[in-house]
Amino acid sequence: MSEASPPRSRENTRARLLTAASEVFAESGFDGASVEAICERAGFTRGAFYSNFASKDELFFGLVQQVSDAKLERVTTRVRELESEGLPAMTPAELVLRVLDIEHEERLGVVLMSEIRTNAMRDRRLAAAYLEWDAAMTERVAQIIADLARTYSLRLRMPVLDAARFVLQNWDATCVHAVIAGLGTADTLRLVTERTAALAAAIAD
Amino acid sequence: MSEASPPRSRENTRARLLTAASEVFAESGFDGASVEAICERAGFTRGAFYSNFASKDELFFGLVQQVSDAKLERVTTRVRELESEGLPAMTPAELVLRVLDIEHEERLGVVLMSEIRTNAMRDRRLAAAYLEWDAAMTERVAQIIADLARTYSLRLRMPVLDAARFVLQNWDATCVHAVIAGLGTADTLRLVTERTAALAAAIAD
DNA sequence: GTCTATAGGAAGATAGAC
DNA sequence: GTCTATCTTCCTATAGAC
Repeated sequence: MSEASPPRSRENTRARLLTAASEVFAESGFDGASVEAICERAGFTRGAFYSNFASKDELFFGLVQQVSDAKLERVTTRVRELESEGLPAMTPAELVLRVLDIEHEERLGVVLMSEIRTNAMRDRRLAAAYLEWDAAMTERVAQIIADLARTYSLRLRMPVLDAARFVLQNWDATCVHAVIAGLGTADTLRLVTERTAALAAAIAD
Repeated sequence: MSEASPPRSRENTRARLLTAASEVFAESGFDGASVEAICERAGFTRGAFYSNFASKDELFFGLVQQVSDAKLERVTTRVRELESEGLPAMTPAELVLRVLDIEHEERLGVVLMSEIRTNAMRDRRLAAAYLEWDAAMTERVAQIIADLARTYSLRLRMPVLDAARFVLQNWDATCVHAVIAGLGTADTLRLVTERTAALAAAIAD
């Protein structure tokens, strides 16, 4: 860092707008969120916004790339950690939880991913980004399941990619259900753990 | 019917508006759909709309109740049919397909349910309706799985309610994926069948 | 029961000052 | 790079004629 972190650099402004956008989009949905509301939360006005993003659509697409990249990178790092450490003594459910990670801002992430998925049904560009991200996530989870099966000599009752898909589907669906039911983090974690354990017991022996 | 079906009865107008609304909401989302667009598709103007629904929110809530009731009733009927006929010689995957049914307007139904789910995360009233519907659906699917297990002396590797949840999750997630990927009905059906079969093989033996 | 007309406001995006 | 001011369009909802 040769310069004393400029508090108003272009990157900083973009980042603050993206963070604000993730909150407002989660709260109000893509169409329900106004550019004004996003700017207000970030501490800017619309002029600043349009000097950083060409349109509201571009902002949303940028956000999708940011959050999917972040989620994928986190999972990839975890998988590498586990492989270099050797697999610790954990149940499959615990392991999946450690890899997928219910984060700090659990609710925000779940709602935002739902918003992205729903909009991907109506937008080819979003669809392509979503499918690529989903395939990469499935692959990482498949990798950890394969490692797990090898280490503990488990027999899988289905192809490892199918197993990964079911685990991810369950994680997603359970988090969505928890948000709709208004469950807290502790209850959500318990639900995901229980159901992942049930699924794991069916998938492997 | 003592009167010759009036073509402009209140019920008829409501029904046409609801049908148009399901299409427009699926295409544009709740916030993206304008009341004007819905009226135009139904062949009315906004005046007629507001004489039948108090607001756009009320219309959406009415639509949610209509489609969830319809979906639930269809599944319930199928389960009853199968129980009174005795279970036919079908694989579990075929049976689930027959019960859940990928309908005519497959794409519309999937997108609409996604829209409802996403909005249920931000609206308590929608949330309550969604949770009630989801619980009832799970119960029906659990019932058919239990029948199936009894008839063929299958051992389930998890509680029957968990099994039903996983089957429904997979059905939903696969349909959503198919819509995002732009798959046709045939490919979607093949995917759902394959994955349901893989899941069934893991759940029971 | 459905129409036209309109009130009244909010939205996305741009232009130009600083 | 960020602001204020503004253009233009679109929206929900209502009022009152037919």
